[in-house]
Amino acid sequence: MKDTSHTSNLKASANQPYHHGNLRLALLNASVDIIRAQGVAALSLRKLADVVGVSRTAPYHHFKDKDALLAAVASQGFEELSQLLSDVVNDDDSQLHPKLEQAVMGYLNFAIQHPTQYELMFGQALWKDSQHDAFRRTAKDCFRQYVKLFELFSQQGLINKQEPPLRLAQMTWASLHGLARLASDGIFAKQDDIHDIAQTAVRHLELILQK
Amino acid sequence: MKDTSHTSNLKASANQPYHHGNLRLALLNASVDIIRAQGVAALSLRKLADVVGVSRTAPYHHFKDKDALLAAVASQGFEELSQLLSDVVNDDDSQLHPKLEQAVMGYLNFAIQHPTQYELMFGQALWKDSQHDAFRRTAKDCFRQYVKLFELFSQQGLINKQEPPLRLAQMTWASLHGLARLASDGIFAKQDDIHDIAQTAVRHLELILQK
DNA sequence: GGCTTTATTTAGACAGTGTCAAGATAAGCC
DNA sequence: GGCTTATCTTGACACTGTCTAAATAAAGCC
Repeated sequence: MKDTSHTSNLKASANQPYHHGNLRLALLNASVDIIRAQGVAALSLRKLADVVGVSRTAPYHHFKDKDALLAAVASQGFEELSQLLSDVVNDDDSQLHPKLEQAVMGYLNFAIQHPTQYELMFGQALWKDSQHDAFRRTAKDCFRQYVKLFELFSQQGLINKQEPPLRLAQMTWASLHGLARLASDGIFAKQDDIHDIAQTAVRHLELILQK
Repeated sequence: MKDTSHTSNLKASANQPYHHGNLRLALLNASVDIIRAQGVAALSLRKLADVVGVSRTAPYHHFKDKDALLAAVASQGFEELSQLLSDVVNDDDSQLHPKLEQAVMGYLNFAIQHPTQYELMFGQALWKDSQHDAFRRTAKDCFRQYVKLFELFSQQGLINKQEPPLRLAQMTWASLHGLARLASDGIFAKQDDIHDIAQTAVRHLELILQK
């Protein structure tokens, strides 16, 4: 029985064929694993190559440099988050207000469960210079899902017409992001507090909407 | 005329005495300069030692390791932010609502002017493990200044009594922090947008308070 | 089949990093 | 003076990202 599990801390067996088959994907998966388990600082290309069972410089034929690999890992995170949000938005069975709470809590959970990847996704390393186009697109797509939620609110007349849905989405996303970071970076440590603060925020937000 | 400016990119002159005099402070100042100008990744202890005009390992007699130096740089940032906030809180000439806006905008400006230091101050590198006691204390003192603002609001009866001032401070600080990060990390790029989003947030917050 | 072209993967090398151990130097105190 | 302590230095080690040039396998074409 072959082990095809995504998470595997075993070094790849020694006598692999010269061509790996799908090295790019293997590198990416292993990187996600390492970063989630030990943080970005713990990821070295050499150890990564060793884990995948390939030589030091092999990764450079699939990723321009370390930054490009990190961008790919961050993209993977945004895709997962996108999926999560669009699932909520497109769930026909749920009302609008529950949707908001679902989205917020789902987002928070992702940040708390994968703090190191979340830090990578939003860190200056990838955002300061205007490289990594593909990465930026995935990130933007993710935010787009979140905006959709507020467009739904707007269509139902739940938002003051003078307040553009985009602005409101930006503002609330900033709040959500701030809480997510404080929680996932270990600054707000107590899980109960975090949940409570999130509830307070959602409650106040709904208060604004109903006005 | 002696050059005593804090910011100096010149290498210290060669024939210094064996004992530096105040190496710890010199290292700290130079580190702040480098981090603010080029980011945390650009700070290497060896280059730093070179800039200050001292041997590679000299810094280790003043800072346990690189992390300890980074913690000191982050602490310096929190002290600056604390000063800024307490100036606003203790300004007897200003009314409460202007105080809030002053604090928010001052906080935001700090984050935008010193994005790399801000990232260091709130990053996982210093917060994940429970080391760096002194650093954590300074950070806590800073947040304490912010809470004071909401205690003032509470004393004036501007806050719903069921809402503890601390909770409200935590929630709004999370929002502020989120916006500060999105702005300083280069995710919200347009300066005008940022200002506008901040205004929207403050406006909604005051709306909550007046209720 | 054999040949060429292309995609992958490799070893070798280099400059740069954090930090440990042992020794050198200066200052403070008696 | 001499002793103790704080401060700084040189040497060394393992580790990093990444460049260059070479080796290997696969794919396309005859």
